Amino acid sequence: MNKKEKLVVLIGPTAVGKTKLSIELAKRFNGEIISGDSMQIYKGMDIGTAKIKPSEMEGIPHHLLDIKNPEESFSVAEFQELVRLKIAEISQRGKLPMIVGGTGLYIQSVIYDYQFSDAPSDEAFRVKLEEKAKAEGNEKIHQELMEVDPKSAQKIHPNNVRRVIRALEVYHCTGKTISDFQENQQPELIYETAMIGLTMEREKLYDRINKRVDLMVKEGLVPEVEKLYVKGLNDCQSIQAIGYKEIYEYFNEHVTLEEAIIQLKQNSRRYAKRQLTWFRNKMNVDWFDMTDSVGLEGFEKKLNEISAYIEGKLQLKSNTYY
RNA sequence: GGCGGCAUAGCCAAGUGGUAAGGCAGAGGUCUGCAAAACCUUUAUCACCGGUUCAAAUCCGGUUGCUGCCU
Repeated sequence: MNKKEKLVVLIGPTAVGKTKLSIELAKRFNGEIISGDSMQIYKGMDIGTAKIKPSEMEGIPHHLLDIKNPEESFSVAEFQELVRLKIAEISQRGKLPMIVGGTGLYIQSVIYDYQFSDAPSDEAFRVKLEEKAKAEGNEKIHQELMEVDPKSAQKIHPNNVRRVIRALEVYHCTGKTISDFQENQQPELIYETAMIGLTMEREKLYDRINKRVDLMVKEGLVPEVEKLYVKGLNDCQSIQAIGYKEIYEYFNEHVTLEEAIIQLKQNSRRYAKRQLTWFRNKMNVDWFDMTDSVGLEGFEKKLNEISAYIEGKLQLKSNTYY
């Protein structure tokens, strides 16, 4: 058994207050922040993804922000590789790596023993099957999966075409089933991890989300999206991002700006809910309730509480006295 | 004041005697290379009181609330 690296993971739903807290924690523990976010990797997508501003970083190094152009695609497997390298590198420099973000699958894939199949994506294959599903029905391709990989077919709902196709794709590329690859993986953490989950009373969280969306609009979300729109970007991964796809609907003249904003708020709320579901059920999180920690005093208190938790969990000493 | 209409889940709404469609919102959940994606599950004794009937959201009477027209 090799010596595990220490790692702080800070997760929570959108708008719960991860960014602000992460800076304070990084200052106390001599940390560097790795973004655990599937959309903040894109250059030029700042306001809509609530990316931290350079002025807010207070000198704390941030990794994995702005590493892709909006027209490029990205995948969990790539994320896993990049982040694991970063963790090793940061640790070697004697600093504490901290993953901060909200993309459950991405973060999970790096901290747990996740081994992806060696089948990358095959765009042509996907398109072909998508069309087939559309023409002949979802059951049709699900049936095909049933024949080659009954185990996965049973787990995946026929209507979840995207997952059905991926399972088929793995078989198509490797001759092995996706379930084969998933065997022999232990649900164990591969780092010495302090996993901090931030929650908040639902109503209050939703209120913060709504207000933050209004703020994004005020800060120029619409022109930011417009830049991508006029570049002709379409159908790419980055435009699936909440905040972008809704404003696109406005530029495409399907809805008014007001309607787009309502939709954007709703999608954000639903996203937050899904994030919470994931963290609750997929990860071993130690939760901290931020409901009463938005004020300065409450924030300090929570910060101390979480610092103490990290000190205990990772046997570290924070360099700020409190 | 007179005459009429309507009251079904948080919202919209179908249902005219046989024991409550659907949509939206909300909630819960699934997830191993698009994951801020994709997908699944789920919510009612029908305003209230009384009557008719084997059986009423559905028929009758009354009460309350809203609404339209007239004076």
